[in-house]
Amino acid sequence: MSSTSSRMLEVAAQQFAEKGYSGTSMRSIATATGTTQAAIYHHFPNKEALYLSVLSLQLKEKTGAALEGLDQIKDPEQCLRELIFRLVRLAEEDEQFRQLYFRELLEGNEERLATLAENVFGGLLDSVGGLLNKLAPRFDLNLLLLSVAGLVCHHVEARKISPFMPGSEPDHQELDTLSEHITKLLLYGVRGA
Amino acid sequence: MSSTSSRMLEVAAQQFAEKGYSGTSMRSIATATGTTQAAIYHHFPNKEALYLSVLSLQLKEKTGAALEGLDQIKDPEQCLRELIFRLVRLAEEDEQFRQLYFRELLEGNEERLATLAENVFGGLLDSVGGLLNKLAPRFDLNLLLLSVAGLVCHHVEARKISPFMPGSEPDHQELDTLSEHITKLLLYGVRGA
DNA sequence: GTCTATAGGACGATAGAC
DNA sequence: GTCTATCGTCCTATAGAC
Repeated sequence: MSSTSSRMLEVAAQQFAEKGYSGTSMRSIATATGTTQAAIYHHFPNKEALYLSVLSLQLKEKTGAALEGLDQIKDPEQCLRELIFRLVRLAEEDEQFRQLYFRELLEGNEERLATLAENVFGGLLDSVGGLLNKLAPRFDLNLLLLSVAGLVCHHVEARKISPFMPGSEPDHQELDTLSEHITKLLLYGVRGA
Repeated sequence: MSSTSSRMLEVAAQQFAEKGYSGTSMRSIATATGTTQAAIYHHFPNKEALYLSVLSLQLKEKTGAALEGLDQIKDPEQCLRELIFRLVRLAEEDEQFRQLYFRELLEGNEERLATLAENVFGGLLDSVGGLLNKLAPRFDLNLLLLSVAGLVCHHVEARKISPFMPGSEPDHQELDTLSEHITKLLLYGVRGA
């Protein structure tokens, strides 16, 4: 894998995440990579193949590494808190992953959704499935995973609009505030701690 | 408002929601409306204005009407359950609203996000803010609203991928299953009822 | 209010020199 | 492996007849 195609993949990931597939042109990817549009076709057969390469690179096993060693925390509540804090960090740091996930949810065909489900949620199941099962034996594991993913990704993405909500407060932007809120909600429900 | 421009707005909403702004062309809107591309410019000055018209029509006060009379349910737990069931129905029935919301979250500029926050979450605050405040006094109201919106919209949208998740079950597609899951999670947290 | 026609530009993709 | 040049297609938007 040449260094050029890696840079193309990085730039493409950034633009696809920000502007979507249709909103991103081969020309703009080339310009931002510092080359010409035709050069991309030496490394990738066409636009769709480039996008699929971006996807398989971005959606693959992001979660596993970041969540290792979680089972060494003995207290289950502390363990969930640590899990949520790490997932919120992950969702914030990897803006491309988060946005590509949302975009695939909206526009992905069956095949792409299948690989997404396998890579993202299969990986999550491996790393935190056991923990969640022990912590929440009364809940369906898949639905609970989707709840956690939805809470984390939506809260992080919704930081863009929370300043415009009536009664907004500045600490709604802070990741620790969001993590603490999600943890408390998951642990005790609306009644609070 | 002529009937033609109404049909244009309907068709445009459907296509913008499904394919996004860049993925939707004036030609395809015109064809699906049963007219020609140039005719749209008699009713809307340009593509962006058409999109903004779609937005202000789709994002405005969807929630208020559907959630009226909720405060007449005396038992707070039953009230939350009814709220979630109605929101899940709303999110499922109004696919365009749900998808346009996600797309605006990804691509909206500050001005558009501001009007979205005002219309969607302002409306939600009016209709269910009091209820949530009584039910969950320990929680920040804005964060809780974002949690509920994230849970509901993500669960409904994620029905597309749940069949591909390992250990998937057919009833994960059913709205009542999703509503019950979200309600239980919100009421009692991961420990369950 | 809708049509045909077209301007003017951006797009994806290819050809061929270097 | 990257370039220039170009093809054919699609796009937004406008002009003008009816």
